[in-house]
This record gives sequence, structure tokens and C-alpha cells, in this order.
Amino acid sequence: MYSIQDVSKKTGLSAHTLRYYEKEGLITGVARSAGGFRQYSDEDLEALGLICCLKNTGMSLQEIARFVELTHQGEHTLKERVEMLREHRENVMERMSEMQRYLDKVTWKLNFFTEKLKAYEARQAEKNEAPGTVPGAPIY
Amino acid sequence: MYSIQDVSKKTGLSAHTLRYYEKEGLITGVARSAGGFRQYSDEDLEALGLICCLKNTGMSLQEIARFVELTHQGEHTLKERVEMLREHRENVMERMSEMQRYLDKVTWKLNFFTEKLKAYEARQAEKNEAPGTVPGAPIY
DNA sequence: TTAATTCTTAAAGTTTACTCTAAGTCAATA
DNA sequence: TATTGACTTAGAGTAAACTTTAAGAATTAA
Repeated sequence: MYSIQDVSKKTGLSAHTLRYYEKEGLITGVARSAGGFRQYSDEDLEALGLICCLKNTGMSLQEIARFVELTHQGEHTLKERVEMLREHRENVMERMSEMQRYLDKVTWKLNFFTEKLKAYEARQAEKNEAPGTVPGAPIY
Repeated sequence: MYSIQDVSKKTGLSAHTLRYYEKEGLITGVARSAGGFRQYSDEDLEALGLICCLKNTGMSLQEIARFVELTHQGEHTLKERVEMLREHRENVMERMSEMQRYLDKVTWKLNFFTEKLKAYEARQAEKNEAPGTVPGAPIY
């Protein structure tokens, strides 16, 4: 059993956010101590793991809440849940290949500017050589 | 020369957004007709291409504006610009490999739920077989 | 000429996912 | 027992990147 602070450290989510997620229906059924303190179980952590995974791949909290709701509705929602995951996976893969194309462009631009920089620096070096100095000689 | 509407279609950005980007310093020096209408050149489109590329890989508009500003300041900012692109590229690559790890987890979960679904459907099919029917026989 | 497009400024509204504050009570740990 | 830490509700604030509205004037293309 873990306190909200423990879970905050483990997941990187603030205690505020953890309560917020609970309010929004992303996590449910977290146990409580006699005094009413949250006691997260290993399964809760597992669930949070999936939540973070979905969130970090761009699923909205609303959709995640929907997924969690379906889970609670029981086995007859398995098909819909599988469908959700499948679709999400497709989206992520699409975004990743899009990202790759953009990255290629950034790389291209970076090379382009690197070349320009080299040329510029070469020109500057030339300028700074006092007239009559031996090329490559140290400059004070 | 392209009207704001043309550019909107080409880039997928709304006319509103194009004006907004101009106000925020992301695009500068767009030519105007005698009557004051924007006339985008091919270079402007090229610049917009880079802007979208940076934006779609997660660079903030503020940072993009900074990059554009450096460009206008001239060659002596080349080093800083190259540095910006290099750093951005690192970030994108990092996020992509992170994404890949998350995707693997989603895939794993998807397989897990697909198996559960199969098992569930098998159970359901079993139930629906009227007692005494031959397994595999059609059900009416 | 007429209809459609564009221009301006300035400000308000939207969305998502938090993040923080307040105020008062209660619980847990050293 | 004292000091953290946690609890509650409810609402306000934040950030980014738009998006919309308004209103009137001017321009452009068919």
C-alpha cells in the first residue's frame, strides 16, 4: 500500500493531479485507511501505468476516462476496448511516421545551416588575419 | 504570388492563424498589393514550411519567433540558430524513442485484451449452443 | 458592377490539463 | 504531543495556441 505521496514520486504526477484524475474518473476504487487516507495498491499503480502510457501517447483524459468506464462495465465491453486501443495504436503510429518525416526535414535544415555557418566562419577567419600574417599563424 | 486564402489552403493554416503568426513575428516581410492585401511569395511558403515543421515537432511559437528574429539579425547569429536546431532535433529524437517505448506497451496491452476478448467470445459461443446441438452446427 | 475577399484593431472566448488557494478538520509519525 | 501530511469542496488561475467576434472600410475578381 502506498500513500498519495509515494505514488506521486513513483509516477511523477503531483498529489493534486492524482486526486484530479480520481475526480475525473481515470482511477477508481482506491482504498482508504481508517482515517480516510488514500492507500494505493499495486494494481492501482498498474492502472496508473496504463493511464500515463495512453496519456503520453496523446490520448485525451476524456477518452481514457471512457476506457476506464468501459472496463468497469464488464466483459461485454471488451470488443469496444480492443477497438479503442487498436485505433489509438494506429494514430500513434501515424503520428510517429509523420514525426519522422518532419525530423528528416529538420535534419536537412540543420545540415544546410551548418554548412552556412562553416562558410561564414571561414570568411571571418580570413578577415581577421592581419594583412601580411602567415596563414595559420596564431593571432593575438 | 498567393493570396492569404491560397496560402491557407496550401498550408492548412486558417487565414486568421496566418495573420496571427505575422503578428507574433513568425513570418515577416510579406509583400502587399497596392490595396494592402497580402501577397505571399514562394519564399514565404518555404518559410511557412519550416515554421510548420518546427511547430509540428513541438517547438513553441515563442521559440520559432526567436529563431526568425535571429535570422533577421544576420549571419553572426548562425551559430545560435544551428545550436537551436541541433537541440530541437535532439529533443524530437528523444521524444520519438520515448513514444516507441509507449507504443510497445500499448501493443502489448492490445494483444492482452485481444486474447481476453477471444476467450470471452468463445465462452459466449459455448453458452449460446442449445443443449444437445452438435458443436459447430449453425444456430438459428 | 456586384459579390466575394481582405483589411484593421482589440478584445473576448475556447480547450486541455493541470495547478493552486483557501479554510477548516483530521490522521499519522517521531 | 507536536509536527507533518492528508482530507474535503469549490472555485480561481495558468499556459499555449488558437478561434471568434465585431464593425466598418477598402479592394479585387468575375
